[in-house]
Amino acid sequence: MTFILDPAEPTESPLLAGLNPRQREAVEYRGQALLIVAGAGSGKTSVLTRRIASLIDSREAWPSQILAITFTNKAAAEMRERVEALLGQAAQGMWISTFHSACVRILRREAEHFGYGKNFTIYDSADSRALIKRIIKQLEADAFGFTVGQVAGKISKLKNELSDVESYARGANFNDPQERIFLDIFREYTRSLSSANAFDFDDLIGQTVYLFRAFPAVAALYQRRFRHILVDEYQDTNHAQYALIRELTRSPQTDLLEGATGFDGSVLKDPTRPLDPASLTVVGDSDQSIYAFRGADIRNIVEFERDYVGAKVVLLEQNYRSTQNILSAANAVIGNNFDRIDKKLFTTVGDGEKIIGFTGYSQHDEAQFIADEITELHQQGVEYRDIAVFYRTNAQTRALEEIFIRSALPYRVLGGTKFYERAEIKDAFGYLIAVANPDDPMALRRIMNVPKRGIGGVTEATLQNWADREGVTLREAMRHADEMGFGPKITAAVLGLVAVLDEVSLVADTAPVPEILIALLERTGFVEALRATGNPQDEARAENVEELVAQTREYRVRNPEGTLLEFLTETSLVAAADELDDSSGTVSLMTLHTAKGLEYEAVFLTGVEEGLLPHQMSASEPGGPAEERRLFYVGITRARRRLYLSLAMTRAQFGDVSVAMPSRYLQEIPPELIDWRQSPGMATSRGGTQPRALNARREGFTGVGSGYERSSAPGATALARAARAAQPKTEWTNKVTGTVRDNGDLTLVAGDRIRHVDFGDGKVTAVTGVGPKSIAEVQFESAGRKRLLVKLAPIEKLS
DNA sequence: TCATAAAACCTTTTT
DNA sequence: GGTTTTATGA
Repeated sequence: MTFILDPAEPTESPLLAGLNPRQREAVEYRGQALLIVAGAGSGKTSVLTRRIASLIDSREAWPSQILAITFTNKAAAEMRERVEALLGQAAQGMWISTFHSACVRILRREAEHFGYGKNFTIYDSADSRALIKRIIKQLEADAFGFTVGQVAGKISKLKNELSDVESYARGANFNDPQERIFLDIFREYTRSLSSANAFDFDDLIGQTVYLFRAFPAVAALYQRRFRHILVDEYQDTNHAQYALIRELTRSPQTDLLEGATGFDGSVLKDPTRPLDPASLTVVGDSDQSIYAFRGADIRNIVEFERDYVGAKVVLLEQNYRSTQNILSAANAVIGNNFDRIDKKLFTTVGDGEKIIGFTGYSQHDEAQFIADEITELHQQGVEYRDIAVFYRTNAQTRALEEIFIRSALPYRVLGGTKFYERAEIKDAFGYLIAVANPDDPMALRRIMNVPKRGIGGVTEATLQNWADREGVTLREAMRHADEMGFGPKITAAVLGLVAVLDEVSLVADTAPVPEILIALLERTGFVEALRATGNPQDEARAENVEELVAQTREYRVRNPEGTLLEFLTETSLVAAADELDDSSGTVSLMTLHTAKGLEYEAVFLTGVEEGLLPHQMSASEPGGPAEERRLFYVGITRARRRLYLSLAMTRAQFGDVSVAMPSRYLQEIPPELIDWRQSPGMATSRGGTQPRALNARREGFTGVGSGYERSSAPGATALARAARAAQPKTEWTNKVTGTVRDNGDLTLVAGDRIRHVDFGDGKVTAVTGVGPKSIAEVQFESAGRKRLLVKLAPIEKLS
């Protein structure tokens, strides 16, 4: 065997500089299909951008022949910047976007092929739900136990599997009234969308696939254009997205392109030359698959080699992000998922700090710890923007925000209650949509009586009936309001509104967005009406609308040619992570789902409790607990140097307090990796000494889990209880995390004196609630008035 | 038709 | 705890 020493070749491309051998291979491999299995923090974004840059740099591809799919718009923008930085020039014509944005772009261009207008509206989840609600009411399906959430979930699921009304009907059992009615709802929903010239989120993907399958000539155009397709976060693609990629990577039927026009408008030359299918690169990590609830199918990545025969697989396991302690914890946790290919992340940067654990008495206590630690970190020189706080559910932000405000910490909540979800903003958008797409009745209904014009439900129903009878749109019916026997005031109101809309519609394709919005607001008196009420909340709403005007102005500056339609598209597809502003000096708060793909110097993973992480709802889902574990894994691996895991012993939900137990996942982390500032074990009962772990857990379950038991079939509760009892006790009696404080049957009445570990001595002023949920209000001598859960607070009664 | 009040429902996670 | 739906009367 000969060893050839390989000194760095002088001619080596700078695009490969600093890459390890695996990464280089992923950049340089050329072939039909490439799967990059990229563990967390293994530099996959770097690999992807360099791969794109190298394709362009070597003249193997024009920028316009590249289609790269990312998970968020922000990731797309970042990738574009990085590619352009590598190439040292703008790479015009690359499509780097999310699945949804790419599909909207294709659909706007091709919608007219199948009966849609290019000015179609995109219904977000709230719009879809509003429509489904209307249909359920109209068909009186609520009597059969149909809820909006169920129906919306089922329709979304079907669409993600590329089912439509017909294909569903084929497999439906018509003897089952439930199924017949669901089919009616589904059919009506589909009909409503198409007559409104609207797509819902799932349609954007599904209808694009349909378009490609039904119109091979259209498909061929895109198959020919995109020669290199790259998909990031492939483990979270659903069946529809998978099918879309399959369609795009088919060999174009070149005979269909004869005489077709290319994207630059020129007639394609030599359309009959056979073309290879586009090359496909996918990047993913099945350990980070966390969107099964949205139809993501892990098989897409697991079976990639079967789907694309001859595919090359490259594994990236070296981690460039985190310390070894953080990685060891992550490896230990994910190792408990058994149906996976074992892979171990490693690093060369050393162990780093220990993970810090903290157990609060309440969620506020937990939040206070986090706030204190952040203050401390900031004093040590960590920027606020390098710190993130993660949680499982959006509801958890409340306690965090309260404490952060009190501690004067600058923070920003990603996702959550979005600006665009505010009623007044949706109203303003209602006007814009009504102008852009006159066929959309949802937008019209939303604004019909905003501001108040005296057009109520009765008037609206009369208009709708007239429209249905005449077979015209609601908008057209409004133009004939004088033929329906309304009073003079209502007639004038309807005609006035529709006149404004019609007039502004004329310039919808050409006028700048801010001008359109301002024209609508002024002519309808929307903002004025808000200001006139004298209600401070309405004043705030008016300011929000003004803020929207400012945003349209910004959009105009960013995008001088941008049309109303493009503005509406952009705003309907913003993701939570898109709101991140890297230059802001604030701590970021977000859900674990939003955190995917991001990284921070210091990460606080909060609410690591049974019922929350894993979430209660996941227990009844197949694969639920494993997916929750991956979610935990994703959270851990976001941290570069500092990781904090925190939980609370009690958590308030729906206004009442319940006992929380440490998450099972905490016990999967080797104890020596965690430095517990206050462990669940340390907080154990001062009042009683009996082993409480099992008792406490059961109480925790019945307390937090009442929702689960209520929704189960009658037999299921007993079964679940038996299953719980059968679990080995040892799983729960871990020295570190297995017990909670328990004051046993301690009862307090007003007037009792108590001593609290943190707050000192105090006097009980009132007791509310019964049994394990009783809460004492205590006036402390120095710490003020507090509300404490009698059963769990670190208190003792003074006699 | 609309304002106020009582009541119900809620909470996984998201493009 | 907070939003949203429904009931009631003006």
